[in-house]
Amino acid sequence: MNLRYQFIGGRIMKASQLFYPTLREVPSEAEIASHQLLLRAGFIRKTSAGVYSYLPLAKRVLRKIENIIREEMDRAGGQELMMPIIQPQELWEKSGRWSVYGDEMFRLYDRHNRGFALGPTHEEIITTLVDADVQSYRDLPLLLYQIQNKYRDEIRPRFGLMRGREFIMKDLYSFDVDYEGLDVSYKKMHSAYRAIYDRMNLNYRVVEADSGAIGGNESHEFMVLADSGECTVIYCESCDYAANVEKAQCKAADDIKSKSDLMSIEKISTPGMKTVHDLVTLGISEQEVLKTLMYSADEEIIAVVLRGDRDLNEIKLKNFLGAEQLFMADEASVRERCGAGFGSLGPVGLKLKIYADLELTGMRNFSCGANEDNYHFTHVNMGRDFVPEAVIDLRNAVEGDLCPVCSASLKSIRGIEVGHIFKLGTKYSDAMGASFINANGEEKAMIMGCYGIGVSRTMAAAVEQNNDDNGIIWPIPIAPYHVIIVPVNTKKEEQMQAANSIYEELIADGIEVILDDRDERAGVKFKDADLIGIPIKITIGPKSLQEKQAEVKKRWEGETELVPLDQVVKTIKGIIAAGMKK
RNA sequence: CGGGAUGUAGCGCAGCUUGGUAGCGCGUCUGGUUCGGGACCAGAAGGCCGCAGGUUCGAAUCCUGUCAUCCCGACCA
Repeated sequence: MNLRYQFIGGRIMKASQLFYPTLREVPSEAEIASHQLLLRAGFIRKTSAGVYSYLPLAKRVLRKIENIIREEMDRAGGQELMMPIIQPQELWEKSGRWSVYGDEMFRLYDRHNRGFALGPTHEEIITTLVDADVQSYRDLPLLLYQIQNKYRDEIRPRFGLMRGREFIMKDLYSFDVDYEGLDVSYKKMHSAYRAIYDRMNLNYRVVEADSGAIGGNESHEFMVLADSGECTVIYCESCDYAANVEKAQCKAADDIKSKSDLMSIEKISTPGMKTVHDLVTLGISEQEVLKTLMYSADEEIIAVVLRGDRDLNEIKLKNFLGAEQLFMADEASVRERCGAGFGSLGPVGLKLKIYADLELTGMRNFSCGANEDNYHFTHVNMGRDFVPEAVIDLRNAVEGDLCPVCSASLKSIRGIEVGHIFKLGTKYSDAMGASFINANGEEKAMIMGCYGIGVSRTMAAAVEQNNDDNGIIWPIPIAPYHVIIVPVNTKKEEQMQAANSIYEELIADGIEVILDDRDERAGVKFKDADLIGIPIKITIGPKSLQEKQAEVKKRWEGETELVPLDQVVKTIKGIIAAGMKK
C-alpha cells in the first residue's frame, strides 16, 4: 500500500514550533471525555457556546476524515461542490420552512432588511440549483455533495463538538428519475457510509431511524457506540435488527397475556395520590397501573393510555396520527374536559378519542385515575370499561423486549449519531419546482434523497470511543500524525542525531511524524505525546541507543518494542499499514 | 424557555458570611542546578475581581439590573 496516501498540509512537524497548547488541568466547563481531551490536548478552543476554533492538530484530523469521506463519495459517483452558508429568506419561504424551522435557525438581515438564514441544511439551495440547470432525464441521476459549515441555534449546545451551534457536515443530495433510481442511490450511499466508518476504524452500528421532520419514508442512522452517546440504540444479538429507540418497534407480547378472570370495576379513595408511584404504596405494582396522558394533537385533545411503567414514544404517536403539532395538553383544559387534574385521569367514561398502547391487550384488572380528584378505579378492563379509538404500538422499546424480527430478547446501548441517510421523495422537488422531462416527454418531479455526516462530531465521537486515562488514542487512519519521536534528552547530540535521521527517513517515506525537539524533561514529552494521542511513539534514549536500538510503543498497547535503528522505519511502516486496514 | 450553579491572572481555585486598595497551585519569563513518565532553587511579569448602576469615606465583598458560561429539565402527570 502507498503510505504517501494524502498530503494534508502543514510542513511544521517539530514540536517546538507546532501550535498545540496542552493543558495540565481539565477546564471546568468540559463534562465528557472528548470535550475535555480535545481542549486539554490543544485541538480546540471555545469561541462562544457551541462554537469552536479548530487548532492545527484538529484541522489535520478533520482533513483526514473529510478525505476519507470524499474518496468514498466520489467512488459512489458523487461530485463535490460548495454552496453558500448565507441563504435568502425567500428560498426558505418557498419550501415553507422559514416558519417551520423556528428558533433553531440563525437569521440575519442585510442593510436593506432582507432576511437570510445561516444554513442549517441545504435542501432549498441545492434543489433550486438543480432545478435551474437540469431539465432532462438524460442528466439524471445526479449525486452532489459538499463539506460545509452548518448552523443550528441549538436550545442547549453541549458536550463540546457533540452538539454545537456551528459544525462541519458533509451533505450529499441525490436526484433520480424514479423511486427505483432512488433505491439505487440510497444503497450506494448506505454502502459508502459503511466503507467510511470501516476505514476510520470506528465501532459503529447502522440502525433504522425515524425520518422525522425532514420527511420521507426510509432512513438509517450510523451510530458510533459510546456510553456518552445521546441516542439509545435497541438491537438484537440474534439477528441484524437494530433501531433508534425512537423507531424501535414493540411486539404485541401474546405470551404475557394475563389469565386472571375479569373482576368488577371498583372505585377507591386515593387522597393526594397523583403519580403511578404513589399507587405502589397501596400494593399495586407499576405494571398493574394504566397511565393516562393527555395530548393536544393539532388542537384536538386526545388521551393516550399505556402501562404505568412505560414511556410514551411521541414520535410513534405523531406518526400514527399524522399530526403536524403534538404536545401535552395543559392542565386547565384537561380539567375542563375531564373533570379532574393530572394524576387522577383515566380512560373510563372519557369523551375523548383514546389511543391505547398495544401492550394493554395483555393486561387485565388494572388501576387508573377515575377522572375525579382523589379517586382511582381498580379492576378496569379495556373493551369492557372503555373502548379505545385504536390500539397501536406507542411505547418506547426497552432492553428485554422481544425482537420484532426474530423474537429474541432485545438489548440497548448508547450511540452517537454520526451519519444519517434519508429517502426524501418529492417533498423538496415539489416545493421548489425541481422537475425534468422524462423519455415520454412528460414533466416529472425529481426523486430526492439526502445523506449527512457530522464531520466535526465524528472527530469527537472517535475520541469518545478511543481514549484512556492518559489521553486520546487516535485510530491510525484519522490520527493528526502517525508517529512522534521523543529524544529523551535533546542536549545529547547522539540522541538528536539518531532522532533526526529517523525523522528524515520517515518524512521521505510519506509518514507524518512529529519530532519532539523541545528542551523539556522526558516526562513532559511523554505525557504530551500520550495526551495528544499520536498512535506510535519512538523513544530515543541512552539505554537503548547504546545497543543501537530505538523503543517503539503503540499508544493502544502497554509494551515497548526494542527495534534496531536501521529497522525502525520498516517496523513503523508495518504498523501503519496494519492500522490503516484494520 | 423553566430550574440550579458559576463568572477573581492563560488553566484550576481561595477570598465574599463580618466592606479597608487581591491571593494560592499550575503554566509563562530570567538565572542556576537537574534530566527516562507533568523536577528543584532563586527571582519576575501578569488581574477595570464579567459588565452597568446603586449604597458607602471606602465595594471582589452589600443591593439592583444586565450579560456570559456550565449542568438538569422542557411537558410520562
